[in-house]
Amino acid sequence: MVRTRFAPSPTGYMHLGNLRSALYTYLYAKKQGGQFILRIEDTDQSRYVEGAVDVIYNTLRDIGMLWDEGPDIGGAYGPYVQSERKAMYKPYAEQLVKAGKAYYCFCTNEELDARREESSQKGEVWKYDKHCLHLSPEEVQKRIAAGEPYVIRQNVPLTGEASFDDVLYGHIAVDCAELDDMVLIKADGMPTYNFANVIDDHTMAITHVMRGNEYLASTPKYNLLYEAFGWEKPVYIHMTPIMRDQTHKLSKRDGDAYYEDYLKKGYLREAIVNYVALLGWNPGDEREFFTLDELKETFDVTGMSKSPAIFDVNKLTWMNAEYVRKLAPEEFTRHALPYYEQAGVAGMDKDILCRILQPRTEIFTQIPEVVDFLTALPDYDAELFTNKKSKTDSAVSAEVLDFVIPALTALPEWTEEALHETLLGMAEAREMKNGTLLWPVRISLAGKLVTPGGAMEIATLLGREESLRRLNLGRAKL
RNA sequence: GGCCCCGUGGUCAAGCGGUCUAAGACACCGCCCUUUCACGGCGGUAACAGGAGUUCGAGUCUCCUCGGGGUCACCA
Repeated sequence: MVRTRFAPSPTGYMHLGNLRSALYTYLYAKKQGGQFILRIEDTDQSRYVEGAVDVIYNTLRDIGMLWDEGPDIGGAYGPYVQSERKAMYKPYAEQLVKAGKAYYCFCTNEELDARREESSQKGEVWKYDKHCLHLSPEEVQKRIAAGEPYVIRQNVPLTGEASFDDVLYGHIAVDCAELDDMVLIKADGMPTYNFANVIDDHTMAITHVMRGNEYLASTPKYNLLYEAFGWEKPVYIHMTPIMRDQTHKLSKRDGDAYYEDYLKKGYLREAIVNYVALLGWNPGDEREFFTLDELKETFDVTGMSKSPAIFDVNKLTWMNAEYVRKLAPEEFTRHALPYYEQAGVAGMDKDILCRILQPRTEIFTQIPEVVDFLTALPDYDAELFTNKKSKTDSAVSAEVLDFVIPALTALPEWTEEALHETLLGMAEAREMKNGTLLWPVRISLAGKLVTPGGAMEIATLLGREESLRRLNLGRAKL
């Protein structure tokens, strides 16, 4: 049984990079009928953020990535919150000490700093010097009994090679001489993050460890721990970060690194997930639209990229527009409604709004700006009446409005059909290009060069009174 | 700096020794459609980081150089 885990720190936000890691981790397990476990890594209490765990729950649920075990639903390997596991790490470290694979260290920070400084003076790379490895058991006991603070360090062999095999990157080997004796248990009795990870992954029976690339170089060292315990090693799959550009990761200071940011900007969650899934993975064929279920069927590590991908809002926006266009009209309206309200057009004909807006909306937040002219006629210049392609200028526009206004005033019914028939009928009767007649009408109605929809839709949305008022205003400008 | 990893168009990417005078998508440009804009249709510009090898043959394998990232904490 494949068991993978997503182990975020509760920061209050869901970084897109984390989201993608969670996604791949989830998909990998689900593709193989395995289990996806959620573990909260909150050992750093100083970074505690109120409600942050809920953000994680809500985001995953919102997207549909349901976990099989986790803090809220429990499971056979709990607890699933690291701070609640505190007590279980130290005995493991002590077990290692007994086996000679770890040792107590009494060096103080000051002493370490001094030695570090000294070695950097000499231009050397600092590595813990195993100073306390040679303390006799008696002395260790004496100092512990005396209440002296201590840490427990991993005892890395001086020679030989540590290595592991990554599914994506292949065999990664590091010389043990390069490795530092890392701290396993801190002076406060708490485990270091890396040690806790090894213990948690093993005790939670995680079979496939999927995590960020930044652990690639240190994983051989963790593997030494598995060997020291005699535990079976997990399969490792390291994943690339999402970049802002060639040299920087997507980060919070760019203001666009979080999933929440994109929801606020009017992106659909399905589009975000779809786009993010494709950043660093491809299905091997030319498909690029996937629902979560389709991803579950299709996802495969062989399609994962080894080099980081640069995030391109352009393509996300395009993809979002594709999702928007595929929405059922009711769905489109449901998503657009808050923006209609914001723009003051919520009382207008929703069918027409949907018809003119849906093909033009890339992200929902664009709507208010696009329909602003419906609630307030912009202050516009008569130059707008001149358009070469439509063959209009102020004289032609004046002429057109002079016969359009009376005709529309006389319209018995102010419907789109009636407007359509009347307007185009007049163009035909006068052997005038549709565009020539419609241009001044639309400009008068909208006071804007570019509008969603044409003259008929706008007139219908505006209604008889407002339309005629605007047409007369337009005529007056000429 | 040591060690580890990565390197195909502006971006995402296919390619796993010959079918590469290198696919597809986004963006960009042009044309068509058209009631403005958008949608849609058609077409175009644009890449194997560089150099040595190996081989009959290299984007694909090896090495070096360059570029980029990661990592070297009692942070996670």
